[in-house]
Amino acid sequence: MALEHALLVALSEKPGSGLELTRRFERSFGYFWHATHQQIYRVLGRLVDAGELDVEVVAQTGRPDKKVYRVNEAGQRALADWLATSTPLEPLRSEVAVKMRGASFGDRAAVLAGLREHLDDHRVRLEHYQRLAAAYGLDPGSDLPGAARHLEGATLDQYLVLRGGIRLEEFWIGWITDYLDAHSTNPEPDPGSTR
Amino acid sequence: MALEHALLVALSEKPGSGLELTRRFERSFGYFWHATHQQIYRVLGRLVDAGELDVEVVAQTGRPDKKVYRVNEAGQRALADWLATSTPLEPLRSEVAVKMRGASFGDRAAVLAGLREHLDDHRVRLEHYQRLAAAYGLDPGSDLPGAARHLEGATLDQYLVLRGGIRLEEFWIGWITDYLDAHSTNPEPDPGSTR
DNA sequence: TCACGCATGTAACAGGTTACATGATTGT
DNA sequence: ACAATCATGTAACCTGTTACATGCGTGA
Repeated sequence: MALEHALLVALSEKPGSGLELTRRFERSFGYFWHATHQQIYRVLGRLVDAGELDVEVVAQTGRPDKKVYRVNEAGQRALADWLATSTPLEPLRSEVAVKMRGASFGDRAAVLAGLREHLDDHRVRLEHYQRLAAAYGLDPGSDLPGAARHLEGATLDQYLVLRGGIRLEEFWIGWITDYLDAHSTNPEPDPGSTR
Repeated sequence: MALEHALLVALSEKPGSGLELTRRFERSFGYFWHATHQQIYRVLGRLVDAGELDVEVVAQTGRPDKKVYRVNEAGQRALADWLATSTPLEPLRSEVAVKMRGASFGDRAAVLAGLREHLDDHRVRLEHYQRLAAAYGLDPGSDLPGAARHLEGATLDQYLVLRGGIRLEEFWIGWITDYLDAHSTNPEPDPGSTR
């Protein structure tokens, strides 16, 4: 439903090959839209069939040829149309939440241990994003508006989405910390036989 | 991959029929795991085949019969096993983020209007969750720990997950507000022909 | 009689995941 | 010779979504 559009946005920012796009989806794009290379190749093919992308085969020295994809006018129109449609509230699906809610029907200590790992992962990600944000040349701690006055257009949007990624990590850290705190100040007897 | 487990948790809390579960997934469960009735019926059937649920047909007066599902011992074991496995970082997929990032390749004003609607929806949800949280009998503004001392076990978990739902709505509201602010204090000339 | 709510499903499809496959070049 | 990286894909499968289908009972 929407990898199509994510690819159109990515290729509008800068044309590229399948593998280059895969790399981008592992980095900057990846923190708000995940996709594997298999999926990307498949959808690129579909978009070419639909006439929304042009392909150019580029020969390289010392490497296999690559196909560089570029959004054409039909693609620009399709993207603009989609951008103007309304987005339904995204239904949530969090495995972590299911585990939190179900913890008393299993070994709570194991669930808590898993959450602590998760917490570390999110802290690592947060730091990574904060480094990325710092590269935009403004104080990462400062709040908008004001701080981002010197950015504009697509660059400003990239920065604002990255801020969203940072906020999201902060959300996870806050939530998990809350949960862990509540269960360490409130330890239950007999973990594991609570059912 | 995990509706199975969400159903096992829901049925561990309280046995119920397909339609009752559907209602629960529209309410309390729905804010962290979404599922439609078609999916629920299909998976319930699968869980019965796998021997993890028992079914009891209950006759009702003035209504069609219903099938009440209950987690049996095999189901309890399956759930406990799953709870002890580690959860991979959930890959993110946000259509809204794609639109934010792609706004300069279409009609930015339309994207901003869509975001304002979204913002309202999230505010409504937040209020709804806050009302739910208030029903747990403690000050919704107060922070853990301490406030939730009087809750325990499955009820405490339910409350903590609900707090996560509240935090998540606050995240959305913060992010979208950020984006809107940045683009209203920083309006661009020629919205629509920016490409 | 008609609409609505309860209650349970089937079927077709779209999208995403996992595993496998191929071939070239560069470096050890 | 072997592993690693670049580069592009296919196939099978699982999950989730959308549309459709059925039958009973209640109240207007």
